[in-house]
Formats: sequence, structure tokens, C-alpha cells
Amino acid sequence: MDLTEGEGEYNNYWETRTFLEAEVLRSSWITGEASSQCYFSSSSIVATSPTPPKYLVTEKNRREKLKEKLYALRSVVPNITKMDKASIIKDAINYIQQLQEQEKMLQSEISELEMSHELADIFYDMEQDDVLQTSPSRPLDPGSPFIPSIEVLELKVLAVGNKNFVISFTCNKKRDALIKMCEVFESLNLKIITANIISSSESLSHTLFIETDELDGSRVKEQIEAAIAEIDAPRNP
Amino acid sequence: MDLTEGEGEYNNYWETRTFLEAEVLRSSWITGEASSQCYFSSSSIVATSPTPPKYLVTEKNRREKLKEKLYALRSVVPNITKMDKASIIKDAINYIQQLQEQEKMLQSEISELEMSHELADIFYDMEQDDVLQTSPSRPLDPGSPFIPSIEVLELKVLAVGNKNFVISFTCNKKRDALIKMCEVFESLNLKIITANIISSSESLSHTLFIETDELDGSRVKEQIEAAIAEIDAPRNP
DNA sequence: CAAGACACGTGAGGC
DNA sequence: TGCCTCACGTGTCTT
Repeated sequence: MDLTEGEGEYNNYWETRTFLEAEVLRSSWITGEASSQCYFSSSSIVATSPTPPKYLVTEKNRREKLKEKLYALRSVVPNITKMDKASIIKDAINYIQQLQEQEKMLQSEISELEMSHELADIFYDMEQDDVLQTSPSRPLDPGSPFIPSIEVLELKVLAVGNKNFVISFTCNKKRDALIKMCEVFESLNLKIITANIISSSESLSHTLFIETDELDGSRVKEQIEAAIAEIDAPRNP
Repeated sequence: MDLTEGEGEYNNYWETRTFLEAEVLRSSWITGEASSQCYFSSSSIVATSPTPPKYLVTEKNRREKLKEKLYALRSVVPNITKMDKASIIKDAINYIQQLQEQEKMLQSEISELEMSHELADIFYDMEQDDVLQTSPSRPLDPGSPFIPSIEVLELKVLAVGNKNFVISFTCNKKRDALIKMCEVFESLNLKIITANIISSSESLSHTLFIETDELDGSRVKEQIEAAIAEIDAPRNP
């Protein structure tokens, strides 16, 4: 049932083959530690040496060690079905594969969550040094040479109040999209009052509250649309 | 080196003990599948049956199967140090424990990230039905009976423009904190224009952009402070 | 007794 | 040499 030590008979060991006399009284001297004293203390008539050879106890130790390790393995694996020496390994393999798969899923999920958070932190930093002022805390390399394909999926610009605007747009998940947007707003001499980023399945939804010195609202709206469109499709110089 | 099958000599098997004649030509009949034909096809002079007993091939199959499983286990575990039959199990145990620990960390991290995201989605919903209008889409149970201890760690209210305010406050991580805040802003007849939530280590940092019909800015500020303070310490009726 | 699983004793081979 | 690991044959015990 539970891998109990056999402790059975051993009619084949080093001296039983030569003299098969002692069929009883065979259950210890090796179950203890290793090579204790002679239990029979036989007067050694024909040089029968009951002290077990070293290699014997060594082998037994090896086996016990391995069995112990197997138990340890079993104790780490949940949902053990059988105590079977082979089933233990099989269950361990399944468990490891399951863990690996799960870890992969968790990490992808975490990277997804972390990305939107990281993006939110960019805006958070901009708000941190002055509550209502954009700050060029990040150099951003104004003339960035590479052009990442930012797909702006939707874009809405609506004026609210006299000099404020709400820009809501969604794009695919790329960090460069946000950086590019920051450049745009800085170049347009705007102030980001507040910014919202929500990451749905595969896209990022942005909502910006903008303040500008420009009094002509429609013109600012066109500027913003033009700048975003230029980033969206940078094929026209 | 790599656990190669012994394939050595077997001077002790079922018939060698009785007749020790065949010392050569001993290398197969069991390496194949199981109990093939008699290789010697000896005319059975003295009933020497070279067909291996079933229990022998069974045992060999069992051993091979177990060894195969051990190999499979080894193949799933990275960073294998020794090919040792025992080291394989040991490494597997360490790997499993490492995986379990890592999974626990990942899950805690994910729950942490998910919490702030969940909170952000609350505000996102409020913005969704009308871009610049608060909406009572959640009933919120106006007379909520239980009083969760919301620890408002910091609170700043500054006026910007004529009827807009920026409220920034941090509190401990409780979802009820946000719901309570929504109730406050609704009761004060305010409009949430934009909202930001950033979750740092153990606290939530909120930044609200507010619009109100009240023209007296300082009075609105006092109202907001009073309402938040009331929630923070609801011991005065 | 089958069939399956273990532990044991034992010889071979590798450092 | 000697230790260590292995595969094998074998007997016992539990299904």
C-alpha cells in the first residue's frame, strides 16, 4: 500500500548460499545504522562472518536515500493519485508542466497590466512636479529617427469651456505612442491638466484634459487632429 | 557517465547456476521486446529453456519504464546539474519549490495590479456614458450602514480657473474609499471631469478634476474638505 | 497462480 | 586501490 519496506526473507545473501542453516533470526543488523556488532556471536566454527560487507550497507543506504528523495518529491507535489514509485514521478512531471504553463500565463498577464500602469506613471510623473503644468522631465530625444507604426484607431477632440479641450483617442498598445503624443502636446504649447489611460483587451484608451493659450478653439482642434494624424501616418513629410 | 545500460555479464541467472556452459552469446532475447523465440533452438537435450521467465522480462520492463520516467522528469527540469538518478529528483524538487514560490509572488503582484485597475475602471465607467458629466450609473446605496475605516492620508484642494478644482488625496487601499468619495462628490453637486488613480506600494493616490456650479471657490473647498473629513472620521453625526 | 511492485544481494564499470 | 552508481536476478508481499 505505502511502499513499506519489504523486510522479508533473504535466503540469498552472502553466506546463506554456502550454509543454509539460519533461516530464522534474520531481521536486523542492517535496519539500524550500519554494521553493528555480531548478533549471533557464533563461535565462528567455519568462519561464518555475519558482519555485513560494507558494500551491502552502502547499497542499502543508497536505496534508502533515493526512496527518501522520492518521498520528498511526492510531498511537494499536490494531487498525488498513487503512491506508486513511477506514478510519483509521473505526477511530478505533470505538475511541473502545469506550473510552467501557469507561470507563463501569469507573466503575460502581468506584463499586460504592468504596461498600462507604466504608461499611467508617465502621466503621473508629469503631474507630480507641478500639479497643473506639463513638465519636460523626460528629454524624449526630439528628433527620434525611428518611426514606430502607431495605429490611432479613434480620435475625438471636443472643446469645453473657453480654453479647455478633451481629447479621447484609442490606439494599439505601444509605449512609443504615448511618448509621441507627449511631444505633440508640447510642440503645440498645450498644458496637460489630467490624463486617463485605460487598457482594454489589446488597445489603449486615452482621455486627456487639455488647456491652451490659444483662444480659437476650432483652430486648436484642427492643430491637434493634424498633429495626431501626422504621427498616425508619417508618410507625408 | 550517462546512465548507459549495463549490458554486462550475467553469470547469475536462472540456469547458469545449474549448467554453466553458455558464457558467450548472451546479449539479447531481452533487449528486444519480450520473450521472442529461442535463439539457440537447442534440441532441448536436458530441458534447458533459454526463454526467459516472464517475471524477468516484466521486471526489466518495470525498470526501464521507471528509468524512462526519470528521463522525462529530467527533461522538464532546467538547470540539471548531474545526471545522477538521485540528483535528478533533487533538482526536480528544488525546481518545483522555486516555481511554487515564484507563482505565489506573481499572483500577489497580479492581484495588486488588478486592484488598482479595477478602481480605475470605476471612474472610467463614469466617464464613458457622457464624456464630461458624472452619471449615477451605480446606485451606491445612499444610506450605507457599515462604516469602513478609510484612512485619508493626505488631502489637497486647489482652485484652478473660475469654477474648477483639483483635488488630490491619498488613502489606504480600500474599494469602499472610492465609493464613498463618489457619494460625497454627488451630494456636493459636483462634476467629475477627469480622475486619476495611481497605486503605489500600499496606498492609493487620487487626483480629481472637478467642476461645480458654485461660484464661491473657497466655500466649495471647505465643503469638500468637510465632506472628506466627515468620511475620514465619521464619529460626529 | 496470476500480475505488479519493492527491496535485496551482487557484479560491472566509471571516476 | 576504493567508492559510487547502476542494472540485473530473485524472493516476498499485496492486489
